[in-house]
Amino acid sequence: MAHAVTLEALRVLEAIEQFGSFAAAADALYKVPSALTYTMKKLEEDLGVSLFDRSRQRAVLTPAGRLVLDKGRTILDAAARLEDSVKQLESGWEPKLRIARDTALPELPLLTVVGAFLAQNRPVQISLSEEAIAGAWDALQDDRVDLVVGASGDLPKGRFHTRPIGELEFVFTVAPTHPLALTEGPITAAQLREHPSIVVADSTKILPQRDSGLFESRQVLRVDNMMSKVQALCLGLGVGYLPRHFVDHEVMSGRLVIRECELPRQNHMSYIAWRKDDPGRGLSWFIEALAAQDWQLLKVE
Amino acid sequence: MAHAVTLEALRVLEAIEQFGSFAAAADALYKVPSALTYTMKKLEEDLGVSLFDRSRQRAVLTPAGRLVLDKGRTILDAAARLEDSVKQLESGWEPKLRIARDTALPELPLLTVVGAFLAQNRPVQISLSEEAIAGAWDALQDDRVDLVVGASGDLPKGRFHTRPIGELEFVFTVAPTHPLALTEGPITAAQLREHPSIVVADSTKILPQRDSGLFESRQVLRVDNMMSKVQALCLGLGVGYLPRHFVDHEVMSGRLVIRECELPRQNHMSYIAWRKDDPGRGLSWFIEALAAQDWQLLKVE
DNA sequence: GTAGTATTTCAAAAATATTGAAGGCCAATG
DNA sequence: CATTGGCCTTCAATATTTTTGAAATACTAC
Repeated sequence: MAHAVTLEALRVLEAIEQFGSFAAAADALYKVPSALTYTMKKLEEDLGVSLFDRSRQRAVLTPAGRLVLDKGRTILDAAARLEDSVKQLESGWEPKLRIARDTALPELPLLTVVGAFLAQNRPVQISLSEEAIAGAWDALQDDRVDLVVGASGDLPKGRFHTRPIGELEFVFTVAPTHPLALTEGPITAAQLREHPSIVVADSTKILPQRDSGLFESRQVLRVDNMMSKVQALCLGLGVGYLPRHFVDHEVMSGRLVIRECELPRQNHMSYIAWRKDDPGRGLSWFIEALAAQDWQLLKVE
Repeated sequence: MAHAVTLEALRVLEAIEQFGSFAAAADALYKVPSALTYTMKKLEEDLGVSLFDRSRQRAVLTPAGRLVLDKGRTILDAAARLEDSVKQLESGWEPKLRIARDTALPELPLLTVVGAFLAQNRPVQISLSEEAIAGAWDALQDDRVDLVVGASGDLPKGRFHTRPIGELEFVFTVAPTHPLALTEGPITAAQLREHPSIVVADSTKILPQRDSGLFESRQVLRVDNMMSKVQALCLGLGVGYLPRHFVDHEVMSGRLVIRECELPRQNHMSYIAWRKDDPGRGLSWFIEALAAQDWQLLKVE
């Protein structure tokens, strides 16, 4: 047969894996188990590989099956998005709009805007997610989200549109109980090396960590979002820079103190960014609304 | 119907566009025209959009049709790659291996290695392409190629493996007939502004050209590969930096001369790079062979 | 061992796709 | 402006593919 794979077969495969058995998947798909047997058998024949290990009762994926499933999922996703963009073409409203917020930005302003959008009762399904550092760009790149809030300026503008929303200001904080809270004067690089630091790690690139020489010998605790970092700092697990807007409340309540540090952290510009496809009416609305929103950052111009 | 699109339907759509008519596509697919009518009609119904404008004799794509075709193509590509990777899983040899060479690198060493590979008669189909600047990373990113030769170091290492192959050295060249060929001493920034420069542009990002202040007022001729740049330089259309290995031959034959320039161009490290999937035997072979090859660059340690 | 669950096999039934003939429509041509 | 030929659709008949349900087989857990 010329072309083996079929979206239908991929869907069946996915359902089997998701529900754990032919029988359960058949239920979920409103079919009879033997129909799934048939579909999978056909896929296996056409592909010339066996997808399931049937040596025991419960069929379990072979490596080939896993491969087909993994790659198949992205195909199914793409197919679903195709259908969505056709719908968008008709009404102008995209059926789904996926928004990611960088973890360094406050959640409230975004939720406010989302609230205003929801109140309009548009036929658009909003989903929100949180990303750390370059994760946001990756998500945009991979078409896992449509709009990013808080992307930082240092990456691939090539195929995205961006719009600045303000400048992030970082302040160095420690818990009041932390040894460094009691020292005099600005904290030196030498002092820093004595204490663990808390950093928000980019979830996509955990492995190749080329730490800058300065911090080489330092203990580093990696967390995957800013709220965890705030918690860790408050508990005195380590020290680190936080966006200004995260700090105020904690300083008020005495859970953190601000110190000056010899190694300053540059402010950086925050952007909203979206792909250069043609935007649906929902995306356009959000771009305007988000750009007009007060993000509690240093004002852009 | 729950799910409208079908790979089969997308293939038919693609064939119709490719061959220009239902009739021609039917021939190509060894079917009868009415079969295509049926398939397309079904797709249109399920999608709830009309894909063709049938007001005149020859059916022509509507905007929706164009959309479905465009997005559909990438889905078909992905499906084809899925089948390929299944084949790879069996033999270890990937059925296709797509290699891109950055235009700044010489072609000969690559061809030598490819020759050696072809001589082994493996079941791997090699295709070569040429990319400029960041184009290579994009191609890797988008899964349009599997291996890049000559990627420069300044981009997203996150999800790729890399291996240095040498350092590119740039020299400033002009045609002997060019006014700047006759001046004394190093060429100054002021002199540079007087003459057009030839640059190799990144094909993916042609639009947002934020030229560095220094060259602001300068005429710039953009070409899309290094050989064109060499030609343009030889013809005296402008001035510019070239990788050393391109220059030697032209200097010998008197078509170019090397000058010193006040604005030096940094050397940069060249890499081979590939995606972090698990590599087939072909890719692995190429990685080793290419790393061992003499690229006529400054040696990497 | 037995009950319960899971998968496959098989033949029959249902659904879907393909075919070829007929018909309409357009555009080019004389 | 009538004719010819190409192109697409419609429709009923036919062929193919998919689904079904019942029976058979096998594994697991009790």
